[in-house]
Amino acid sequence: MADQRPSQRPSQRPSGDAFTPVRSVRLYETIIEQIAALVEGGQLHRGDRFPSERALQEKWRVSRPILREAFRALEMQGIVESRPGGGRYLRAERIPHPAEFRGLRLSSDRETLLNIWQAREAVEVAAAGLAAARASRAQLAAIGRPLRMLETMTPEAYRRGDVNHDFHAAIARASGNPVLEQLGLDLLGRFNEAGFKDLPGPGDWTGLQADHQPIYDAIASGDAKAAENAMTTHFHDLRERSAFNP
Amino acid sequence: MADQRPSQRPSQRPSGDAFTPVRSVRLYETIIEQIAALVEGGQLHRGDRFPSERALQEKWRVSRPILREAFRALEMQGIVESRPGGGRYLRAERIPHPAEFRGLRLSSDRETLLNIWQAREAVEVAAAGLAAARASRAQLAAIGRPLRMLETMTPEAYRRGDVNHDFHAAIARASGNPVLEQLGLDLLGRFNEAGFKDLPGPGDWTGLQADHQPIYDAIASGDAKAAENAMTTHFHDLRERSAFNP
DNA sequence: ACCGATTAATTGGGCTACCCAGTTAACCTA
DNA sequence: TAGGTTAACTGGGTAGCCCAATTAATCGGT
Repeated sequence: MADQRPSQRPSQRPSGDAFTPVRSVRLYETIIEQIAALVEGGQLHRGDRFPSERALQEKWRVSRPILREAFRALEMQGIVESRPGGGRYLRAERIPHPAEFRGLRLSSDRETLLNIWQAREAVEVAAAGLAAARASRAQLAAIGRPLRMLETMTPEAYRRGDVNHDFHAAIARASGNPVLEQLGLDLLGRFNEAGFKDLPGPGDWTGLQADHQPIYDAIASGDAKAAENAMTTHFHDLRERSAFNP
Repeated sequence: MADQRPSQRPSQRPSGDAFTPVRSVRLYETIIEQIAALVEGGQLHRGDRFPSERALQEKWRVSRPILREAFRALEMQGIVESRPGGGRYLRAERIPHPAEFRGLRLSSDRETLLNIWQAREAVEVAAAGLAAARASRAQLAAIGRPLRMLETMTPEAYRRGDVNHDFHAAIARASGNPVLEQLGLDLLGRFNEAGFKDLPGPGDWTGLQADHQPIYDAIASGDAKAAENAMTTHFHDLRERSAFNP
């Protein structure tokens, strides 16, 4: 057990020369990598039981609290299950954890609504451009689905903008950039929570398709620039014909 | 606040009758709930700083390791940012953590770095455009300060990209859109965390000014379109002359 | 009065050593 | 051999300590 590992691991070169990244890798992250390697390396299969904390502690030379931090993070992601007294197990399939953070909602005024709208435009325009460049056939279909849904739908079937949400979410996903995707989803959710009732009035869902269709077409054609323009137009138009415009 | 909480919380009814769910609530989960309540209760807003570990430990009567478990889980979900020595912060929007399990495989650093870069471009280009339209004199000065700093600075004084950070942060702020501002700051932080060592090599800080100057000029001139273009060029150039370009 | 450098307090990162209760497996007896 | 008892093991949780990075306060120089 005793080795010459310094009791305190240097977090990084002690601010030696410039240009060295500030970032100090947390230990629990490296442990997660170890665990990932364990799984991907085929040494641990679904449903299998992990070695005990004490064993891993000795194997990877970290303290138990650190191990727990790593496992907790994976537990929250539904990858690992901890059975007190019975060991830890690799889940067969991911199960969303109950304690997962529910989206933080906060009522917003008109002004923040507009701010969110601008942020959405920035993110989603970029997403549209990327989607045009690299959307798969399946992703393209996912974008088109909400549109066809609009055609064959009665007004009352259009409830609370789900189709609108699906459309934008599909584009965000098709961007192939998880960061952009998450950002877009968050902003979209925040916008809806803040209340988009001030936006296009009921019955305007026909105009919705008129707005969305060109975006889809541009993405389908693979023209990134056109997709960006279409999305930009969408945001501008909707803002001007809405009540939350000052 | 002081209550008679037993030093060891009973994990569940001592296996009383059957059919009672075995699952015992872990302490870190309750802590997450507390944090959620803190946020939803409006006592903590996006971008705000959390109380220190020691303070929360006393407030919620749990040990520090438990607090860390909770925060780590949230950190992995992209909700919280931890700055060693500087406190913990509530992120504006979720930003996926690189070490997050994506179907049992974590994404490569290079890839997430590029993803964050794209997101930054989207956000900061928009911020630059808005800044050109509505930056105050003081805000404009704040943008120019890092530039003048570069002129009178020796290479070794340029440590850890602080001037770069200040420049982009100032623009984000000058956008007048708090949502966009927080987003930009978060992404910038995440980008630095992910390690920008793959970016411009040493000695490139001269080029940094060459890149930043036109952005400042465009903003100062009040030309939104020019500002957007300058910022776009900045991101594209830096990406292409960097090693993290595929 | 103002600004820069130095010092002191604070904060997160990490470790060791404990105690507790549920689980599991070995063992011992009838 | 079946059944109960016990001992070892495992995760849950705490307390106290040290370190390095950050931040705030303080002090000296101009």
